[in-house]
Amino acid sequence: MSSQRKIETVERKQQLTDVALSQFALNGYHKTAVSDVVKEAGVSQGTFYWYFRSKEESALYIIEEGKKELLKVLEQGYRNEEATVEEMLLETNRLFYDFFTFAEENRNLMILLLIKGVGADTPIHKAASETFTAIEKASQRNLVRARELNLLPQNMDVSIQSTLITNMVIGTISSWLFGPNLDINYKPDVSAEKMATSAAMLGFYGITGY
Amino acid sequence: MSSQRKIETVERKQQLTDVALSQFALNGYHKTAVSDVVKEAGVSQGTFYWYFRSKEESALYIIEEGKKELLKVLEQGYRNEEATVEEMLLETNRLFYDFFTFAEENRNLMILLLIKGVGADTPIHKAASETFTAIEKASQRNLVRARELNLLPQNMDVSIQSTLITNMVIGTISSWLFGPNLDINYKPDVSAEKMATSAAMLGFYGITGY
Amino acid sequence: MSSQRKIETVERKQQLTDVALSQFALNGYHKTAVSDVVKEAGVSQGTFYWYFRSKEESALYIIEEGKKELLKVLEQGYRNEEATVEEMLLETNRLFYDFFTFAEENRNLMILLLIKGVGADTPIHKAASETFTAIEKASQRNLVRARELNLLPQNMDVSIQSTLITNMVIGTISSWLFGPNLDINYKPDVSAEKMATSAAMLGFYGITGY
Amino acid sequence: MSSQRKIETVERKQQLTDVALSQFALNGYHKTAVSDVVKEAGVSQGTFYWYFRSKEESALYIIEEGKKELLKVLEQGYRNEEATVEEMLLETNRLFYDFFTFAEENRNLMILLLIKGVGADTPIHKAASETFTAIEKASQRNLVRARELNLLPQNMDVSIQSTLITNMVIGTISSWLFGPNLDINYKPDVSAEKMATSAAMLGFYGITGY
DNA sequence: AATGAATGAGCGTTCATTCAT
DNA sequence: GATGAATGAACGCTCATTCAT
Repeated sequence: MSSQRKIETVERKQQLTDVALSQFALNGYHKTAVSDVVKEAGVSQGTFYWYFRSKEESALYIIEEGKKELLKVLEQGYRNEEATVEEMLLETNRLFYDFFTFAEENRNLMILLLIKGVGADTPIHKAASETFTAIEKASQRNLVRARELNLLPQNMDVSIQSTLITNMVIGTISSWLFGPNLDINYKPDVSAEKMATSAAMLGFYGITGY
Repeated sequence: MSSQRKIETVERKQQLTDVALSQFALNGYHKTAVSDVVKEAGVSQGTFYWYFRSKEESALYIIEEGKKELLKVLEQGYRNEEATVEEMLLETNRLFYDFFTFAEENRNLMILLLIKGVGADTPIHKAASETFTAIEKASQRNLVRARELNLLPQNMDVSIQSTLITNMVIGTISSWLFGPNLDINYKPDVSAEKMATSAAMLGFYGITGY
Repeated sequence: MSSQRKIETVERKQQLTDVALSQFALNGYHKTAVSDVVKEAGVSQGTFYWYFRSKEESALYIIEEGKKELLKVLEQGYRNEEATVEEMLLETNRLFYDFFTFAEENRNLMILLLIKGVGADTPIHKAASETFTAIEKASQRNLVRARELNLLPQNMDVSIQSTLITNMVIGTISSWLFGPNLDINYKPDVSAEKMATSAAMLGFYGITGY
Repeated sequence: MSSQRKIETVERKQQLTDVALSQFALNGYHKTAVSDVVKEAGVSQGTFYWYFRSKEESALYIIEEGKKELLKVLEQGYRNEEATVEEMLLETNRLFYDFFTFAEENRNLMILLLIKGVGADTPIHKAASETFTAIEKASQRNLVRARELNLLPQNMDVSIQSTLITNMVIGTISSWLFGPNLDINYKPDVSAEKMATSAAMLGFYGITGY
């Protein structure tokens, strides 16, 4: 019977993190009460505050951890020294595919990052935004390098281009994953692969060059 | 003399709407209390409830009105029967320009629609999403028609394309207008015209075809 | 029946003030919960916050109002231009008598000022202390004037003297009014008059000169 | 080697007592959490409860120990059989001096006894009060004896006199040691000796007989 | 002796909403 | 139309205390 009681510290924190994330994702940060989280986790209110200094800190922790994982995935891409546009397209395709796949496998995190955390308090939505700023920065670096390698036209404005492409991908993830009503229970009707390819193609050749 | 002081019903509702919108935009829906709104408007708590059944209803009203205006602006675009890709690009350019300009002139509305209302309760962010669903639908109609006119490749998936392009534009409006931290006081450093042209170009020809 | 409901704003605030004071006096500031106060007052929790910004503000309000009343009473004393030590003693006697009487008639206030508010948060016990600082200042002014009129020895240190006398009176009020255990329900066994006379005599002539 | 690290039970209890006293003195009994004390002491929450049954018990222990030490110091005074008023004054002077000096050397204890413990729960401030009741009792005994020895007028009310004098000294210690705002960091600007002499003189001869 | 995770009652405060006037 | 006092549920958070290890 005592074995049921004792839980490793790290497990308990993870458990609370998981429950909190799923509730934030389902109902939003503000509508999720700490009392809801602990009720679902089956612990007392005080326990939550043993692991997190505040509700806000728990959200920041979730976002920070998620950001790390997401960036780890994305940093695998664009590593090679491409020599042709086709190679670059292939790399981009892989990067986008990894992104869409990660999003698909981390629905709760993504909806918090993309949507539900956005209406939260400033520190939280700032943390969430930073994730995508990092992505945009990376995208921009890649474009600059590609232009230096003469893989892209010299007259393009890479800053705007990377903004456009990043927002295209991120926004599309939202509507692909959560549907028109941004519903956590929505089921995508297109595969991650198809989405990634379409996004890469559009980014490279536009609607006219399909 | 009282006629000078008398505020018409319609004016009072508009006043409350304006104040509420600016506060929602500044602090978010949840962090804005009805008491804050009426304090700034200089009326009593009860007055708010004379004009709106609830706080939620006031937000829905704001979004509904804003949606109407935005769609009115966007429906001006894509009206002509284009015959060439160049004409179509020009039209798209104008449409995007109208969109970016409207956004620039209605910052409060846009941040509510794009960001601050998103963390709000389900009915509200549903209403906000619908605005962009409408835009995406329109975009899709145009792509279909263009394909029928043989202005675009036949093998493209218009549904995905319109999703990608719409999200590109909408997401870009967010970061262009409110910066990386989604701050209502951020000042865009690129003109609406430049943004619109870049977006249209990218959408038509991709990064390779600049 | 509606007449039972409607209460003038000023009355309600006074009612809450009275209830809060009596509970602070009985149980101390920290041990008194806002919920206790409103329960006794028969109003809802929210009503308390309609009249006071916070629990602390309510205590400060009580102390501030009490301070005003106390100082009003004390400022009646020492007004005349005494010419002899005997007249000065008479005046002091009257002043002390007013002080002891006021204390007797405002037990709740006095225990808050003297004792129960002292363990409260800094702003509150600061406000309470200020009351007695004001009294000590006044006492010192009187001693200075008396010395100038040659009613008192020239070599005395008025600052220390006024500290000693003020503390004698204030401390004595505590133990006289609330007994050795500082109990709000304690009944003094000596009259205010007798206490005042004794204090004045001791202050003027010491234990040897009785 | 472990004997160098081992902390004796008695030491650990003393350490906790010291830390608790300094925190009670600094922040007050109610605002000091057990978690604060153990944090500063570098032990776990549970350890506190190994040495004390409760937080309240720890405060009572501190007060009880302090009371013992204080009374030990004060019981040195008034020991001789004085024959004249001058000798009695000298003894009183020494007693007061010992009191003021003890207070100066035990600031934390005194502020707890005099001020910060007063706002605490009834048992605690009862314990603190008892200290001063003991002092008053002793003072009264001395006055009675002095009157029996014909050193003082026969018509005086020794009960009231001892109350007045005791409160004078105790109250004065507060304001001398902690200033008008009862601040633990206040620095007295008059020596203990000067204060003691002034108090003794005032008690014996009053303001007129300086 | 000592740890530290866990408890749970309780607190101060907020705020959307109601309603008699 | 408008007021503003009143409500009461809910929330985030604290903290003295317990207890298996």
